[in-house]
Amino acid sequence: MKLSTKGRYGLKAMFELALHYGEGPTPLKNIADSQDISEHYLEQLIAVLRKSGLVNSVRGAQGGYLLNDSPKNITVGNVIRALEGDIAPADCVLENEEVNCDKLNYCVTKTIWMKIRDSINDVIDSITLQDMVDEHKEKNEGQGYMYYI
Amino acid sequence: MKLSTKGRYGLKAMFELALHYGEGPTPLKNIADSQDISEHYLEQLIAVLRKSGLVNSVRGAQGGYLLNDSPKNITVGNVIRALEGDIAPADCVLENEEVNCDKLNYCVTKTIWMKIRDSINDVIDSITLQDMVDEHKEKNEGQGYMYYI
DNA sequence: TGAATCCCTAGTGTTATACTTGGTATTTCA
DNA sequence: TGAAATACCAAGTATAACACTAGGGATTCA
Repeated sequence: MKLSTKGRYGLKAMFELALHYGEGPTPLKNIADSQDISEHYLEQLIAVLRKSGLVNSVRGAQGGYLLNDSPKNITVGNVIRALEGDIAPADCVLENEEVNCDKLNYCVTKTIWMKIRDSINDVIDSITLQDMVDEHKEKNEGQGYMYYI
Repeated sequence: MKLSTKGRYGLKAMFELALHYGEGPTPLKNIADSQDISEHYLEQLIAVLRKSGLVNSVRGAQGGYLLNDSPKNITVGNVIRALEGDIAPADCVLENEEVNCDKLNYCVTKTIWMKIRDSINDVIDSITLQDMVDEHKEKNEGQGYMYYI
């Protein structure tokens, strides 16, 4: 039941972009350095985020990546689903492709997988990147430490 | 974010034992047939459940497995944790061995992983094997079909 | 023109998963 | 008493996913 690094790194990267929202493009190298992620690997993840429309890119020197929308309008669920696909603890409760695993019997484990799936989705759909930025600023204020030196 | 077959098959097996609670030992073959699981593979999973004290075994002909406690007292969480270990979407929020991934910064993704972890645990700790049995009987009643022919 | 950046494709070592294979030990029952 | 039914144990294996690395091409700015 682990999230892979795709989802975890991807969310860190999106958080980083949210911190700099409105300041022009952020180069990948900065994100990778700040969050301590391999640049080349992150490149592959952010390519997925770009193709799914969550971020835009600007090529060339002084280029980089930026959020395609306000952090208020992007949820953790948007990011994780883009990178990991639909969240479900078992294939039989994948949102689009629900399978009838058991024709004769009503399957009681399926009920449980649905409840787990829904509880996870409730969490990730209720948190926006802006929430993360707000929390970060709150916790780090008054420490004489600026995140983005 | 998938549960492995360990947790999924293991829960199915425990449900099967709960259905037959109080009726003496159920042989592995019956469980494997009912739930359509490889017998030899299930053997390995149930060995873990036995070592963790959730089931007992009776050897020899007419032997099999039985729950070590009433289905009312065994939760889905007990079963899944025995087979998969503590549930957490990222290692940094594993219950026993929480790691400080980021010394300088307050890590906002960690907050999210904790919320996901807690929501999953809430679900699996709130459902007992008896709940599953009750739901199964409710849904299958009046269908002229008995599960345990 | 050259440095900084994004973009793309392919390869690779490691690990976990989901089994299979092939036995041994114990108990019941005919 | 012997055969069948069961639990118990240890090892091997094919596949796939993960988490990268490597190497280069395209674009833009100064």
